[in-house]
Amino acid sequence: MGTNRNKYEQLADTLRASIKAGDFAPGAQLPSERSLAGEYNVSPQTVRQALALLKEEGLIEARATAGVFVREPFEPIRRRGIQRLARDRWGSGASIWSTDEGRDLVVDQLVVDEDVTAPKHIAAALELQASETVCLRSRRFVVADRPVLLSRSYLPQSLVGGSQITQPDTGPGGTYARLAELGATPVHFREELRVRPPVREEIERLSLPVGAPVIQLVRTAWAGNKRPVEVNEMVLDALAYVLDYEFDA
Amino acid sequence: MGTNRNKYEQLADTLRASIKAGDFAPGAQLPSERSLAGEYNVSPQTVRQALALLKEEGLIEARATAGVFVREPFEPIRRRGIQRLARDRWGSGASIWSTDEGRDLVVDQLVVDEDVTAPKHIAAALELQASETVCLRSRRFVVADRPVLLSRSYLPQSLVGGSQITQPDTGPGGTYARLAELGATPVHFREELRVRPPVREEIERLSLPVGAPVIQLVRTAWAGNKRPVEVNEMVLDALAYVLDYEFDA
DNA sequence: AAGTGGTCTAGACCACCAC
DNA sequence: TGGTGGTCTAGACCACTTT
Repeated sequence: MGTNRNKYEQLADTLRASIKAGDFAPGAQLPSERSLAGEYNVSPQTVRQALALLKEEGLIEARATAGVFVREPFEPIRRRGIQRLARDRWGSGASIWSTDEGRDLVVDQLVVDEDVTAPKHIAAALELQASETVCLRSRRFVVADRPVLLSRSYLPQSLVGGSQITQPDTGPGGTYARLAELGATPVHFREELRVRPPVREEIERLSLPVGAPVIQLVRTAWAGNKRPVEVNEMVLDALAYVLDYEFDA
Repeated sequence: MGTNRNKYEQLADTLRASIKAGDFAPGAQLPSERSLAGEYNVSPQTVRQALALLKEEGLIEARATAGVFVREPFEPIRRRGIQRLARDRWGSGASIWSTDEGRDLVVDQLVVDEDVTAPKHIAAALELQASETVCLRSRRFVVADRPVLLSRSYLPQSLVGGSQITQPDTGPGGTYARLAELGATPVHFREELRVRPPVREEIERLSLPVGAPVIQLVRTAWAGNKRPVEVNEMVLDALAYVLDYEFDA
């Protein structure tokens, strides 16, 4: 120890080292804030500041009224932004989600809404006529009991109405295979990423600790005639992912 | 007001609305934490929790011993991950940085080191022989007086030694144009993104507020013979950027 | 010299969890 | 029923900026 740093940073360093040394196994409970304060001769607020740093790093997790626990190690999910959308993948019946690196990505909280009015920026991106409606597929994805992704896929109702895309199970190859059958094969994509703090709903649905950022990822898909056919707004637990874009010059 | 939310969230909402309504112009100083505590009949700690939320959103900025100020509005920089690397861009002499959307991106703190030992993961990515050294180009980029990006570009010393790449100014078209002249034209790229809390050095060099996340973006460039020729580790102020990847299926 | 944010202290109450 | 994290209070000192 010994530099002129803050107490809470020093305490965070101590606890981090202690956890990484295995003094507290994954899933184990740390001493309470009160007892840490006593043990290290600092005030409870100082302990809280130290723990806040470790929460931001994803190392620990506080469950209200229960205790502070070491999180299970979580290898970030590698999401290959470009290869996953290669036509020969979903064309062959595989889900585009299956390319997320051999993890059990489970769909959760699936809701399909038909004939709904799209938010303005979605309507604009889909180049909808006035009062034209969309089909909205909302999903949550869970990996190893951890919710990691919220997805809201908007498609023009006039295009997908009556097709299997409006069913919970879109069938082999998923939405894109069905779009192809409708003569609207997606051939061009844009993914737009930004990082921001989560809103309340996202904190709850992704079980995010305080201070954890999310990645907002908006994908637009166009068919060959430059017609936009899907806008998918995704929100990712930022610490749970590594995003990967591989391409030729 | 009126719901059963926390005091500090309510106060944050109030202050956010007040700022967005123009009660405090960009650059203006907010009342001190002490006076806010008095004005809203809450304790200083509660004020600090409220202000912490607004800091995370990038709305305000606290300067120690000086005050809390409304940040200048900052339109995120749109960085086109794929188009910026199209060969006809740098081939024609333009910098790949110039595609970052008509902003004055200024290079700052440029340091070139030759014949240095690369970190292990860089050496592995560049497929270096044992004890083979690299040239390291470190830069900081500033937009509108705001530091937004740190970049460390590693290139095999054996490839670039003696070339203009080891000079501060790499000339028209930059590093990639020079690599082309050396017979190592980059033709394939991978960009790998993750979001994490900044380390101390990044907090300082990017003037990051507490709690602000960064994007770590690692680009690897390969020449036609599948030889890796550059690894560029970038660290971005996450709130300052929108990343954009546009591609065909 | 006055005022500031950052840090720190030393308590308190609450709703909830686990026993 | 005891212990917990989350919230809140009401102070304090320090190094530094600003006037």
